Amino acid sequence: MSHETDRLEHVAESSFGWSLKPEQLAAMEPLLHGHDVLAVMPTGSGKSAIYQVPTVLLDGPTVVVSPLLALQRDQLEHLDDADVPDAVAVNSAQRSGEERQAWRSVRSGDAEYLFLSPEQLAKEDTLAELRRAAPTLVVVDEAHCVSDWGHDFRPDYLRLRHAVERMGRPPVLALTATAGGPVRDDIVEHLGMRDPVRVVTGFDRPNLHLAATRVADDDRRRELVCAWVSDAAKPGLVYTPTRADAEAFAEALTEVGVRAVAFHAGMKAKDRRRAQDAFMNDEVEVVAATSAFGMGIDKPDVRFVVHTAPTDSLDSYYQQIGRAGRDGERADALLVHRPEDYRLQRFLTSRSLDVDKVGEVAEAVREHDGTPSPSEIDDEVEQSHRSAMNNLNLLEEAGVVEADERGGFTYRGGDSPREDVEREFERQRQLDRSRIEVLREYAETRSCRRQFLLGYFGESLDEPCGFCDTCEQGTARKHAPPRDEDTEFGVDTPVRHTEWGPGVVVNHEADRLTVLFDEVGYRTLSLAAVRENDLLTPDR
DNA sequence: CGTTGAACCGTTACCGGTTCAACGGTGCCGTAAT
Repeated sequence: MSHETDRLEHVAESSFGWSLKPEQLAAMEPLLHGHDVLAVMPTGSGKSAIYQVPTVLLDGPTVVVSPLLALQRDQLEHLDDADVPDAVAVNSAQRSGEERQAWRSVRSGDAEYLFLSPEQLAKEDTLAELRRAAPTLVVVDEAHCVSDWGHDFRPDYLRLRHAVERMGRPPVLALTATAGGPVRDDIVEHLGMRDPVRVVTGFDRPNLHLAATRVADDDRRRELVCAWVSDAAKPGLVYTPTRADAEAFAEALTEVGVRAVAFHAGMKAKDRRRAQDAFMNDEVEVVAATSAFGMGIDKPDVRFVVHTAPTDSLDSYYQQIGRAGRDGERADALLVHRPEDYRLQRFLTSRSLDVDKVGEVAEAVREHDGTPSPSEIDDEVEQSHRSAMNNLNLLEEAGVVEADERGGFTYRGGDSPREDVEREFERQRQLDRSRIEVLREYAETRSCRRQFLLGYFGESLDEPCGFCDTCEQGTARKHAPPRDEDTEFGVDTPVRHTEWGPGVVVNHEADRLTVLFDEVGYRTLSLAAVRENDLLTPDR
């Protein structure tokens, strides 16, 4: 047992009253030696401890980037109860006096935990304060948000790597419960992590029963969901694609005698809090919600998660069903779907390309003296912050502009910058589309659903699980994938396609392969066609 | 991407058909109006 292990265990015990698990120690120790760490572990397994404990031993403050102010508040309360240095947050919900006080306590060393949103880290004032504070650890909590939201909804997530540089580049810890291989790589790349230690615990949740049901129309959908939920053990969650559906299902369930409430981002903050508290305290049995519900929810006895319609990807789906059965008891994940549903997800995930606005951002970079920062570029264009940063991110990914380590931009142009931008935009669009198609394949598969799901996250399950609808219906056996040693195209094999270029195998069934291609996203290929036409060769 | 529903038209009814705009998710932040 190393010296560091002793020190970490001592702090965990004396300050928090915890005894540490091996995977927690495996993630903490490299941080003390200045290494970056990516930890993928289920909610409720003590992910927060991974930064909370080492912070006590490190000299400077720890900066925690957190996506929701509600999560920041929860963490502050938790740390206030422990025998550790102070924890503070800086965000828009505070009075300016509170903010000044927070920075003072960070500078003086009284506070060692500082919670910030990625948007705060896009501000020059904040970065200047942080540089003075000289943090010794930066934590990105719920790090899948980098990949989920950074590419469009909250573009400041993609600028975090430069904020880290400007703080003096302390070690970076990325924490998340759900991230398959491609998402992990995306997080590592966009946070600028250097050869991170990866601590990934297993994805399988064997107590979660998996099923999917196709319905003919919306009336049948409502009847099926209401009847199923009515009969099911509770509490549970019902996820809907739209706010109106969340309201409608809450009402329909109430009519059949289920104590249900709605939850979505269009509700007033007070009503949202009331709905969440009622669920946590077992005053209601079911929350019918959009994707707004769930982050930071850690209720162990959720017995089911029903989706009234498909989500935008298997990543989102897995994250949402992962909220069921955390106590290890049986829980159910049911996906209700119609072929018509996918177009709504195509709409919701679609982004628009405004070539003029992209050009305006490119010009702002080109004509600025020196190497402008994102906020300087933002000031020079007549676009919303979100639009300007999305366009800047797109230009960067297309190679038209380039950022140095400090986040200062240089125009690179190239022969045909406009085509480069259009190609990158199209690449991202294809990826979004293909992620929806993977969900469709999951919904419609006749082989073992768990093998499909785990395969997507890069884990292979040798035998059909026996605890999903396709196994129970007997179709899974007939469609069982070959064992890995029987094929040259096992999961995680890098390959090259004659037309689509390089990619990596993410799933392998009896007669087909799913490959994530760099350029065209996820594609499913018939194994017979692959063999017959030599479509794929092992690569790299 | 495709459904929904309001508006409209041709006629002269509360009707049948067409057209077309609106709509659908996730959260910070800071400013404006009370």
